[in-house]
Amino acid sequence: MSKQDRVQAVTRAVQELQDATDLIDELAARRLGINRTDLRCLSRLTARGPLTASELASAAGLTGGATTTAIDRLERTGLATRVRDTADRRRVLVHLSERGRRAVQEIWGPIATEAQAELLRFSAAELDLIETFLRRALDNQTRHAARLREPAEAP
Amino acid sequence: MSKQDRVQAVTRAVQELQDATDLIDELAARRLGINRTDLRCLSRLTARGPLTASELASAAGLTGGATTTAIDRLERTGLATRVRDTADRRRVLVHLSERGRRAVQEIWGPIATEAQAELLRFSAAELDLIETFLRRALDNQTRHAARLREPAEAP
DNA sequence: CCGAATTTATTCAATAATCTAAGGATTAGA
DNA sequence: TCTAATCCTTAGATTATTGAATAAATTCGG
Repeated sequence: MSKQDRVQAVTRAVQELQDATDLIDELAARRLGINRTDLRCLSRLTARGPLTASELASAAGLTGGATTTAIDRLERTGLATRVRDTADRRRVLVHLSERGRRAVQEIWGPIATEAQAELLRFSAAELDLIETFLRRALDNQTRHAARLREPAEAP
Repeated sequence: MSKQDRVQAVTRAVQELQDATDLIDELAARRLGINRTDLRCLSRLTARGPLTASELASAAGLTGGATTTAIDRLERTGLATRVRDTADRRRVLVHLSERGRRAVQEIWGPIATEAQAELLRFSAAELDLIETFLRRALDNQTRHAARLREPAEAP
């Protein structure tokens, strides 16, 4: 098995992993009875704690109006709550509700736990290598994201 | 830096990579003037070659009706074409158009090229380790996807 | 071969989600 | 205080998705 083959194998595995992640998101949304957008909001709130509506909007890539209705839906399903900021009453902080935290835990908890356990099977040096790989991939993507923001060159 | 820290670093990097991938998809769709659904179709067609409408539907996680209109849109923007299957004329094969191939190449080509170059900097043994890591992560996700398909247990 | 059952894709009406633009409330600064 | 800026919400128009009905083509048992 040549090095070129190994590169291809890694590339293919990355692709499959992305597909699997997408599938899990789809199934999770279905399980919770919400749509993908609302799931994304839930995920951002989990990762980054309570956010204002506009922070959530940019974190989830939504416009203001869409964010308002997304929060409405999340409140209606009891997964999140609006908390008026007492210091600046224009602001609305979106908190995960207890039920929201539980739902996230039920769905991603087992995956995270098992992932941790599997990572612990690697040595420290191996983990460093894996992180290096991930960081390089991330840098690559970040660089190209910047490029994609620029206007397309003339044809 | 403890092993536990390293596990966390890897976990965080994975999360960031997923976010970056999502962002690139968003920017790519905007660049092409299409929506995320159509972009997903484009991606599946690139990965798996010409597909029938129903194959594309299941590959992209869409219903039949949604697939028809997605193909309509892709045809209208000139990124894909319908080709009637001569053997079984109920079937419609969806092909990427030349312009579609070029668009995909313009957006993901540079990322893929650079990713390849960076992977080649790793040794064969390192690439094997990286693939092991990715395969384990994939197994983990696949297992939990199966779990998510099952009905929720009684509370 | 014939005709019923199946497969494949499309259409259509209803529903849902999103965007943009305008509005109302609140705060910050001159 | 008055004005401008900020933050969220609302409203109307647009776009996308679903689910069911339809149409066309194929398969297969008799």
